[in-house]
Amino acid sequence: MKQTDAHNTRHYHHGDLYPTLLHAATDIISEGGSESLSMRKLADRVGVSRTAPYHHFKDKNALLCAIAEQGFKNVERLLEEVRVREKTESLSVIFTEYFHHYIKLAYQNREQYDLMFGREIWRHGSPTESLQTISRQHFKSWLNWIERLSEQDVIRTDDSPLRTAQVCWATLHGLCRLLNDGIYTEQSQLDEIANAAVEMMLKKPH
Amino acid sequence: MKQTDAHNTRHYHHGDLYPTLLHAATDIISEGGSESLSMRKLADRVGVSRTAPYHHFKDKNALLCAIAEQGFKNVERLLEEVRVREKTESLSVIFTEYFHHYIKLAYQNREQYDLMFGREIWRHGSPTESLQTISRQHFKSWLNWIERLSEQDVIRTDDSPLRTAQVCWATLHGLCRLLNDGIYTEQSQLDEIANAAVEMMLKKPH
DNA sequence: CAATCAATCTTGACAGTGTCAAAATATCGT
DNA sequence: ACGATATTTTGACACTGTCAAGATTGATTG
Repeated sequence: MKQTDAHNTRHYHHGDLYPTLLHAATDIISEGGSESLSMRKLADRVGVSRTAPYHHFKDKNALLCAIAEQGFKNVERLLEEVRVREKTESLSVIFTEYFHHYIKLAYQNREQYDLMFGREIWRHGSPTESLQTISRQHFKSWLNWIERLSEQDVIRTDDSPLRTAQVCWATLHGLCRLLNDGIYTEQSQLDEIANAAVEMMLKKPH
Repeated sequence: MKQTDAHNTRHYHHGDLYPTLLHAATDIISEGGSESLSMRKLADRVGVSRTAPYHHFKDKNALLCAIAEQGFKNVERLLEEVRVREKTESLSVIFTEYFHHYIKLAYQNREQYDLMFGREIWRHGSPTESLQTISRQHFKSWLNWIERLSEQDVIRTDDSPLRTAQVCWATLHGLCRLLNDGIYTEQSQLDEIANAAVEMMLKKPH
């Protein structure tokens, strides 16, 4: 399933190093985080020499950006699913479930998630041009959805949609880190906490 | 002012290395983050040999924990201030202002803040015993305050105080990361966003 | 089909990292 | 004054990212 379309990225000496590296790197990171990923070990595991990856990724930073991009594609897919269900189901239910899905996705790929939003890339590294675009794009999608939600009076919104989107996202993001880093809570409380957060935002007849 | 009480920690060859190291390390980190802090450069800057710090901090990890601890003492002080003002001023005003103060503090010491709650220590490193206690202690203080706030009907709370505390803190924390990492927003919007977040939590006659 | 060229990969090298073991030094209590 | 103990240093090891230069391969063109 991965080898079948092996020639849309051209195959080189090794086969197709680029996707192989990306995949292996994602694996390594999911186990021990980005600091456990060494360019040399990566090359080793894939079976090439230490500096071979540098012909496909300018930097370690560039490699990390590529991994983060994949993550953004995943969460974007989550929002697309929302848009589909939106036509037939209750908005508040979808909203609630999106929260749960998002948090679960973040938890199952926590290292990748940290890469997407963490300081390593955004503050100390330098985010790739393409990472910047996909990240902005995703926020736009989110903003759009929040706008639809407030138009339909589903969520509390005493402010501009932009502010609401920022605050809601901050809450969601904060929850993810809370759970991902295991601070102040455990994963068993996940569902309850997510529900409590949603309740705080929903404009329901309480 | 630092040398005056130089003998509560005994003075050694160098003078008092422990606080000197701690201070210098905090400085270095505040500029370039924890990954820019090298034990060797630190030792160099302070004027001792590479491995001297290892007699005061078991690890680089232990050093980072010590820095994080200082951060917790700072935020704890913020909550103490709240307890004082509580007797004379409006709770909702204090709550709002606490949000702004906390965010500002986090922003002004962002690297330290990341250390306090980030994966580096909590997930990949191993938090010191004393760091764990002070961190738990701080959440207890926060929880206490949230309890008082919901008893006085200041904030929305459809759930147990614990859940409310977790969600509110997640929101606050999420905002900090949002601003610290410069994702999806800029620092100029800080005040507005913080206000929007508070509004979402307050149970005011809207 | 052969020769050139560019893409891909490897080897060697350098400066930097955390940290351990053992040796050296200074300070303190007696 | 002396010996014990706390403090610091030197040496060493196995890592790390990444650059420059050379080697190899696959594709392209004459």
